[in-house]
Amino acid sequence: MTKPSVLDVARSAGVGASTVSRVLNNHPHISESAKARVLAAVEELGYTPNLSARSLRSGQTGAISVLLPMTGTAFYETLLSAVQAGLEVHDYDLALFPLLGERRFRRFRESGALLYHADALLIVSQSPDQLYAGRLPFNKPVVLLDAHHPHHHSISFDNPAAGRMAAELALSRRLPLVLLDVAEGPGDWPSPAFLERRGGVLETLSRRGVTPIQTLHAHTSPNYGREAAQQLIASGIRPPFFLLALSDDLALGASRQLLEAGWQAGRDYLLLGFDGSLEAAQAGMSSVAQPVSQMGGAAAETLLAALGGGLSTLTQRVFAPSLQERASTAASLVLGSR
Amino acid sequence: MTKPSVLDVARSAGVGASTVSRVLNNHPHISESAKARVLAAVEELGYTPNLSARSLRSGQTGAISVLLPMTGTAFYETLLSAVQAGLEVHDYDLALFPLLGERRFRRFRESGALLYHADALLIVSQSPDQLYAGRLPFNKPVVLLDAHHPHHHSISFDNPAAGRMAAELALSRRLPLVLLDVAEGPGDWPSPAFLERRGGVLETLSRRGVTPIQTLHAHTSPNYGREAAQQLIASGIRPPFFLLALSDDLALGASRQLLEAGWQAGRDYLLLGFDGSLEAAQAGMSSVAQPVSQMGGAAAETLLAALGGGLSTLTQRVFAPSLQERASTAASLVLGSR
DNA sequence: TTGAAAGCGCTACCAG
DNA sequence: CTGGTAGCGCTTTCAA
Repeated sequence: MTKPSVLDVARSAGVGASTVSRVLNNHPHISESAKARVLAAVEELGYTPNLSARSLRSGQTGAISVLLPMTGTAFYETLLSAVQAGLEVHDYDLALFPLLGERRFRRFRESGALLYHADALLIVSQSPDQLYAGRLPFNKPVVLLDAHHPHHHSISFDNPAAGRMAAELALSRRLPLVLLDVAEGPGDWPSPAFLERRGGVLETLSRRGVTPIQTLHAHTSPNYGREAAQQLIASGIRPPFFLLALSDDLALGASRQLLEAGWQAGRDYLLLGFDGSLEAAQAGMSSVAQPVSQMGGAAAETLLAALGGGLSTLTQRVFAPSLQERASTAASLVLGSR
Repeated sequence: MTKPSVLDVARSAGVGASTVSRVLNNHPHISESAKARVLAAVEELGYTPNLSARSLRSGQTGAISVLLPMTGTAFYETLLSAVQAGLEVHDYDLALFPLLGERRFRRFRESGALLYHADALLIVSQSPDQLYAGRLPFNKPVVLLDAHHPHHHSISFDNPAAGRMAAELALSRRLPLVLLDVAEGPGDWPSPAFLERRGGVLETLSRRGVTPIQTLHAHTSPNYGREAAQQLIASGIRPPFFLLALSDDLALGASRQLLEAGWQAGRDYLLLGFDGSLEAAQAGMSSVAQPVSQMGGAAAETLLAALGGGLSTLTQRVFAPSLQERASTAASLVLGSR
């Protein structure tokens, strides 16, 4: 009642183990009769190959592990779809390991749970230094996406520039500024990308001598944007103002809450987010956009190059932000149409 | 320049291979000196264990593969977080394989890409029959979540009952009914759960002799809810009406579009969704809720039981729907306050 | 076209 | 406490 192996199949089919292997791997030059008998035996015994043994032999797994902070957002869906698309031509599969919360994160770091049976590792939105105190416990190709590091291949977005771009737009509207920042809790760091965005924003503000009249903090999920907006309303603020949120998700969450208070983006206050998401476009919200799919595609290319061994020098690609101006930052409000 | 093995470490540390293994696996009764020399050698050579070999030896991988249709929604995030939480006590890791699109799906089915180096398989929101024409190419424990099948352990939601419950509420409001259904494209089936919901709705409607004045179809993503709503508006419909959407995501997407046309849920039209999402609650939208986290927890329990071998009989757990009534289905509209 | 056998890297067993 | 060794299941030589 133990799991059948190639040898069991071989015996049952009356052939050698190597013939079984050849049939299973579609080798040429196999007699029809042998093939038929092997397949019949496989069927009868319910044989399934042992992937660990196969990988041990071949030195390959056919999978690429992806370490990412979470999955429940359109951003990661788009990003990973693009990576996937670029990879499946070469028959690689993506295995996702969301770090969902501090607990899991700790396990990763401490117990050294080297769980990736994979040929390469894609680290998304995270710094390897943060993940692993010292050297990566992984001697296969590593590529960073939406993050960067001096010692690793990386595909990233110019978040400081994006932050500056956003701040410039905000300043140009000459309204009191409210900053919707990300929260830093114990064990719940925002991704480095957010910190860089914030850095770009603050740098520009301080250079112009401007201080936000209020800074709110929210965890990076659209639902938390609502909570922050509640705080804002509770603070007794009155429009008009310029709400600069560090992500589209946060901005959208906040705008929904503000709408319930009767304030509409582009009419009562101005609103700007980051990422250039589809939802931002649909909601008529301005955004500092990043080319998410392109970045995913670039990551796939880099992974393939690294796997092919043709990557002796460090590849570091940085994508530039672009501004998507829509109704939510309409300049008319500035002119005091209210 | 080849990857170092235990033997290399052993030689470098001047000990035997088994001692290296013992140190690496924290066995007791190891002399401090041996331990120190092994660890030094590991560090120096940059040794990383080969997981395929380890799994081959032990017959275990420490991972559970999850096959799911997509990841970019709060629903799956919540569901999988719960599974994860129930599993990590036992040191299992979840490896996610989103089926993102038809192409990947085909690969799975045809090339028999048996990519899961795992101890068990969790199939989410999918029918094994749809995924694999015949028998599952996997002889380890299999559990279905948000799906069911006569031959497999399963944790599911009573979608037909949920559909009936939704239809009953809708009928009680005595308004023209618009149904926001899911689309079925080539290679893009909605999950079985949606089909069952629809079945429950239609069954109740036909029993009462009611026909929707319009049925819209959208892919299962919030963004598509907007498109459907555009069609609805374009059709020249006038409030009041009752919009019954097969998911909260769809409902929310539609409501945002309708709001731009000046129609507000609960005031101009009534709106009901499914799933009991946090966003629905925040938006004051009624929903036929399912206990997502509980279901995830139950899946974890079932997986653990199956892995422990203590699951001789088939486990099939079905969770019941509960109605969350909020402002979006306020009965006042029925009374003609308009 | 086929079979026998070596060996991938690791851990468990058995001596010492 | 430690080292030698067998063997997990598979694929790939090498000979036939």
